[in-house]
Amino acid sequence: MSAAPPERADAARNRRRILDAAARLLAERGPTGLAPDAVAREANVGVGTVYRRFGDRAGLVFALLEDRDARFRAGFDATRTAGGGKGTDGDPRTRLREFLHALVDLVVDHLDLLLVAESASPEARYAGRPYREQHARIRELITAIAPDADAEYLADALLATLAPGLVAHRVRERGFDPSRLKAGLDTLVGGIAAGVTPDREPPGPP
Amino acid sequence: MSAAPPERADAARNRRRILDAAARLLAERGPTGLAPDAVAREANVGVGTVYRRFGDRAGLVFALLEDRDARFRAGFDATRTAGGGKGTDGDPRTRLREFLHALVDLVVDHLDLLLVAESASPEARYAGRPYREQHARIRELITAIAPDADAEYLADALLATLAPGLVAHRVRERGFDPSRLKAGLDTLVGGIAAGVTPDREPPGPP
DNA sequence: TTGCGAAACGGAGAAGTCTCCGCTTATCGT
DNA sequence: ACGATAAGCGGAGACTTCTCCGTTTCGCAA
Repeated sequence: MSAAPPERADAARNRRRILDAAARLLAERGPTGLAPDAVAREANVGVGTVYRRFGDRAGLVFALLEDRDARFRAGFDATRTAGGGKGTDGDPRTRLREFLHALVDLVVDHLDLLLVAESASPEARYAGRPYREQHARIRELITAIAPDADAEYLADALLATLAPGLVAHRVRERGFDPSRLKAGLDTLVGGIAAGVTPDREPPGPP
Repeated sequence: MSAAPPERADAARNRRRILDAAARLLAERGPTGLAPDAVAREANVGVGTVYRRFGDRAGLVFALLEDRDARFRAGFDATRTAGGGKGTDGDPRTRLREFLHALVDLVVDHLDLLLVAESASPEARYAGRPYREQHARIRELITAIAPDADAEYLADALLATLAPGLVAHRVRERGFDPSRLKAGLDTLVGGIAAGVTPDREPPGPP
């Protein structure tokens, strides 16, 4: 099942052009500047080409987000691996909490772009690569913490907490501080550990 | 500060007309039929009037949803009050679980309309009356279960689990059964109870 | 090379959402 | 009753997003 034949040279070139133009407009004019029309003009390309390459406005925005997600992922893994240990290696509960805290910062940092994405297509988030990878990572850690839990469900539940619209509402309308989001996630993680493996030993430290 | 002066008679009449027309179109043509243009025509009213009354497409859809939410709320409270006891009165944990289970059904039943609403405005959900009331109700029950927890945060977290886009993804793309959503919520509620109220030993982080 | 089919391009215009503003209507004080 | 005034109305058209399809380009094979 090799499926996808490679992109033709002109197509690849235009994809790059469009992404570059979009990044430029985003930096210069904010998320509002990402109108497909404007991007096409900036990239010296027809509107049709934008749609052929990215499907719709949401696709364009998600492509930009994937870029940032890749950078985030690389940065996160790098500091964890190389960072002189940080002393927490191995304990899945700590690792899960650290990952979630990093995600909170990621979401808060890119809130504007994420809101555009969610607005352009509220369902697309769950189908995209970033979500799938975050979900897989969290699911594994949950399984390590609470083997009997429905890890797939719980991973979605933790991530649901970071939906852009909700975060924006909490932070902007209700005055939440990001640290409160992190503390809340800690509670949820604690609950998962405590609530599902109550039998044997409490999941205490060594 | 009495604020809002009452709506003029013609305004109220048109609001009704528009809502009725919208409900009719929804029944006949599905959520796609809710184009402001079409609704205006069906209601014998100018497009401008639709926008004056409801602000935007999202506002129109949310108005329809509030109606259904009111019905849901009435039905839920009725069965709980009159329903021959059901034997569970008073225990907040059971009450919370029952409420959440009912919400799962509500969301699944109205998924299509909720998706349109979320798509029209991903943030509006959190500002609307249904969300606020559900949130308040859940928050109180959580406080009864775990007085030291950040009930406001946790209420959002439980409701985040029911975001239309996520539910649609789980049910339609990943084949979740609604009962799995209910079971997952039970786990989360259990975790809240176990993780935060130190019945025995705190499942203590350092 | 040259020819050919598949892929990609471009941009006019369809479709949908929303705004603007001149005109109409309701309400209230006199 | 009767203006005065604020509220509401309607729909043309601006603006955005997306589609459609005739034309161009690419890549392969003879």
